[in-house]
Amino acid sequence: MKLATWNVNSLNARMPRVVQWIEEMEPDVLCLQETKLADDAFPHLEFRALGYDTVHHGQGQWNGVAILSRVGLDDPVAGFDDGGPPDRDARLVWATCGGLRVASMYVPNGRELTDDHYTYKLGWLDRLAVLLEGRTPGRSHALCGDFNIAPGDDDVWDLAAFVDSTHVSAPERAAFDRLVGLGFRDVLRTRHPDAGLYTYWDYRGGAFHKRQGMRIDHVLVDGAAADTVSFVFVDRNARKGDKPSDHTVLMVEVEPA
DNA sequence: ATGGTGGCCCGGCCA
Repeated sequence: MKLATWNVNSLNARMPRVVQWIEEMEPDVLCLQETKLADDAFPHLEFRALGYDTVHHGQGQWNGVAILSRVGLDDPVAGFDDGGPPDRDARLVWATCGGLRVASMYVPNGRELTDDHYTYKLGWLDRLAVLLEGRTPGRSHALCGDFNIAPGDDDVWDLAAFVDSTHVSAPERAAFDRLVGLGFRDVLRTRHPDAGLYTYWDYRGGAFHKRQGMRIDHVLVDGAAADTVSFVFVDRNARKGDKPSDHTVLMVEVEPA
């Protein structure tokens, strides 16, 4: 199963490139983040015409997450299905695709270490971890999306540029490591421990061409499926050309187990 | 050099 994740930074702005990418790469499952669409504006029919079932959890002009699947899409769940209050933003959606329980996630950015949004980010990650502690045993899960966390020092182009910044702080990295401690494998880092594999480059200042990126989009796989990962691929081409997202695609080959 | 670019949609906010 080819499983991909892409923060598209507005599906309206990115739809031609998303369709072109799907036709070229033929993923079995594609997780999208930052669709910036209301649910009634999501192009379900256009994706259906390409062979994909879809689930979208949106709120309008900000956030929004989706899963596209051509290997089945069952038991969709929007947000934290934990009995607690609804999340303030549309940042999480689940579906079972070809036997794998898949999450498309858009973790809060955090903005600044002193910002209320940073507190929200850490709380969001804590709530996710608690939810995952109660996940169904014996089933494999894939957490796919924009985590807004660079888990290691090699995951930013220059650590000195991130002093006192979000994405690299100890509490954020502890939240990421907590997921690893729950049995989730960072499949890109596992297969490609080399530095410089980024998934996001700021639009500003020619960051992409200067290789000033960050590895903040991740696919984390648990259970028996984690041992079936046969390739992991950052598609830098999706960041090139006309009207790219500021994130590119991360794709993995994994067999549900 | 707290700039720069591109999304939201038309005045700034957010990434």
